[in-house]
Amino acid sequence: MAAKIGSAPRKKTAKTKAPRRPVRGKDSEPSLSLERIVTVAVELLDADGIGGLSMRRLAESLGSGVMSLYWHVSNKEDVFDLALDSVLAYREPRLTGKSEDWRRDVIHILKNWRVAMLRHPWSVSLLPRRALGPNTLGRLELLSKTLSRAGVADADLNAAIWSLWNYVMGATITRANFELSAEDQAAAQQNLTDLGERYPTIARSHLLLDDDWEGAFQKGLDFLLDGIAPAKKR
Amino acid sequence: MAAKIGSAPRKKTAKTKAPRRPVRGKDSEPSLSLERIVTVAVELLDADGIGGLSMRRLAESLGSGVMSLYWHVSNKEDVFDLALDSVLAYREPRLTGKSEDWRRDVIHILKNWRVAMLRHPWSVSLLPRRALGPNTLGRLELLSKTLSRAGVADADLNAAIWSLWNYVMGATITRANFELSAEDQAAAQQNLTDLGERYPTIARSHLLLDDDWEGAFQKGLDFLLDGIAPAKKR
DNA sequence: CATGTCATCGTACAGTGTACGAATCAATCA
DNA sequence: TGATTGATTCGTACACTGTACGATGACATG
Repeated sequence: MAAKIGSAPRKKTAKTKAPRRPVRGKDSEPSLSLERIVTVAVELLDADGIGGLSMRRLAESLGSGVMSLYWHVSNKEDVFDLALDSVLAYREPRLTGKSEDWRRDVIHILKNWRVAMLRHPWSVSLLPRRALGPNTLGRLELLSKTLSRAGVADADLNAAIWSLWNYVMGATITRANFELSAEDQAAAQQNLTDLGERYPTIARSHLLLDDDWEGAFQKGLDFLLDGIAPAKKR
Repeated sequence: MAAKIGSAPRKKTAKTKAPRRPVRGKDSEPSLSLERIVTVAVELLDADGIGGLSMRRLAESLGSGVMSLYWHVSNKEDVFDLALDSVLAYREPRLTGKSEDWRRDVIHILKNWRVAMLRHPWSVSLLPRRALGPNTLGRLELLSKTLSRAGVADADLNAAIWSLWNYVMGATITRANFELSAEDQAAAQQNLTDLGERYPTIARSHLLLDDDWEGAFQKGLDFLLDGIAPAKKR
């Protein structure tokens, strides 16, 4: 699919030489840097969600003036992009590489992806609408390589990748946003009585009450992989 | 899955009797109503996307004061919920009902769902994080009924529904947000050269340049349905 | 010392959602 | 008729947002 790729030429050339000594006095806060900004941004996002990140709060937490941020970063959007990608870094032991284990590998990759995003629920609502950062691309590359090595026919490769991506994104987004407070849980339960008349099938299957997310994710993934498997070139 | 269900007791009891005559003078704007608010909100969203809807603009377009809206609606969130659900209304000819056509039926339902959302791209970013409105539930019910009638085993029913839901949501979100301006397209193309070194498999398969969204959606759906089909009770 | 680039920051502006309380209206009751 | 009640509208005000612009200082090099 045609897609945005995040490679904005940051701001200026940025550090051409040494990162320049700490500018502030000895005991004061260390000077600003992209890394520090991103780190603190992620902390704020983790703590208070997407609404918890404002440029002012970010600056305050960094002990700097608000507008100072704008030298390192061109936008608030930019902060989001960076925070998102930083959270998607992939550090994992190498995969088996043996092609008969392809299914285990794929499942591992996708579960890890899901877990990484659920650890920072804000990332879930961010990812779909943003450019693909290097870490996202890295994960896609890994998935792609695994499937290819598993023998999925070239003609089906892209379709397989995208359907897995779509599934993981959908499942993760759904999961992250249906996180329930206790009152909501109670309300849903209560509403189920009059719901039963209008939506009998749903009500009967307890579709909305079951909360084995992990198992559901696994099962759906199995369906999908079952469908993809025959697409391997024989 | 445990989930929010949108059934907020609106504001007050609302119209207990007749909807009360138009309050304003003859030539002036008609008085406010939930319907009018939602309609105009959708228009604004269609025109300028999510960022284009502010309470002030909404009020202006309705020819009313800003705070008047808050009598009918408790929140801006509320407006979003209502606009979203209104756009997801399902009007379609009855399905075949014959169980051997279940696959065609399911595909029809899901494609229709996708199209409905893509017609109002803002809805895509809204849906995942909101309560399930009546229209969403209606669509789920329909899907559920179709699968059930097709003979999918009860034990697999929920998993099947959620995996289809996840897939459709993921695919639609991805599609809606990778919509490309011409410059982005060009940029992506250009970046592909140095991309080739870091992400060879992706680069080779043209994963990011292919833009047959329709076909990709179909193919992935086929994978999934192939996987689900054997889950029918034999 | 002068100059130029890097980096920081204060102020100001236009915009946001909405709390609060006052105003207006139609229908109802005395 | 006049008084009362409740439904509906709306103006003002507040706290908050992202960021444009220009001033200010720090440092390295001439």
